[in-house]
Amino acid sequence: MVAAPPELSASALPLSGLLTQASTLARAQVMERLGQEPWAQGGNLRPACIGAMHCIAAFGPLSQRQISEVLGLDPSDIVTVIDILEAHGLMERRRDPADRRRYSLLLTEKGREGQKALVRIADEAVETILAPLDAVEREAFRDMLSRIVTHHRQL
Amino acid sequence: MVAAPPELSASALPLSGLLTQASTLARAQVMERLGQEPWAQGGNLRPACIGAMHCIAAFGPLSQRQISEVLGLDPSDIVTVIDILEAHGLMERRRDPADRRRYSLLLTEKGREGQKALVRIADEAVETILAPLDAVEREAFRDMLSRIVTHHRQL
DNA sequence: CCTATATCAGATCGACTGACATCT
DNA sequence: CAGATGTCAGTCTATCTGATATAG
Repeated sequence: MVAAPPELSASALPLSGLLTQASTLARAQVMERLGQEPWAQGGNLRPACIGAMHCIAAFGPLSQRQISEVLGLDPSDIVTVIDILEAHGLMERRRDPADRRRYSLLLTEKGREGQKALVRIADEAVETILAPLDAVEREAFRDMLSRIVTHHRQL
Repeated sequence: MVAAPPELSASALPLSGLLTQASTLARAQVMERLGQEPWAQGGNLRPACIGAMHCIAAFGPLSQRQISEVLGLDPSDIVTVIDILEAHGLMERRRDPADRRRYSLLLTEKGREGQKALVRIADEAVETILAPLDAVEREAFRDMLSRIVTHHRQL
């Protein structure tokens, strides 16, 4: 016996590390479920794709710039995200007639169907990740996390 | 005016994305402060270095394998972390006489001093990140996050 | 012989930067 | 002209895999 077997005292770990691991876990949960969807097979769907789909479903047609702002991702990375969704026939790029620099992104027929599956996937992933929390805590956790992110974005 | 300017409804975003952004924010806060420390200048100190220092300070001499388990990082990545800390003269690799495969990692004189600065850096970073939460919420958030990570590690 | 520890090389992926063409 | 939008190339970092040498 060398040193006391350090019983995973994660409560003493730096917050940065805990957040990184939680984000890795969440990503893995989403990716695993995306990989099991038969209609999404062979695709390159990522968590950000679900976010983009959700944006359009919730706000109606948006530009890529607007999606990047809502999701908090770099505009250059949104290009790939929309490419993937378009390759799956879930989303469509139309030029905005009022401002022809922008796209007016909207869901296809298949996109509106697929969105239901994506919501289910996201919900299942969240349920797995937040398993050790009760219903009240889950709500509180999500709220706090949301406040943290939005707070640091107004700079 | 094209579409309703979607006022950052981060509460509607996938949890995965929120966690990723929070972890990015936390990492940036720590890195920024590490870069300002004069004694750590030119080094490659990362958040994981603080975690490793904290482990040794809290549990006494450990092996790299043990640190990887506590921090939840891959053993192969710990090599670089300890390399950096050794280059800064903060930590020392000694062979464990009882099992010469292992190292018995311990803090140097300078390491015990520097550890205080690292704790301060981590605390300041946490304070900045959790700014929108009150004291009770911060405690709760940390506790929930800790439970989430530990829960998914026992598999 | 099989396992554990530490190490290294490389693959992969996400976040970010800078340059550019197009359009307002 | 300046500024906004989308696109592309490339960098940087973190994470993970596989192979190897050494020790139990």
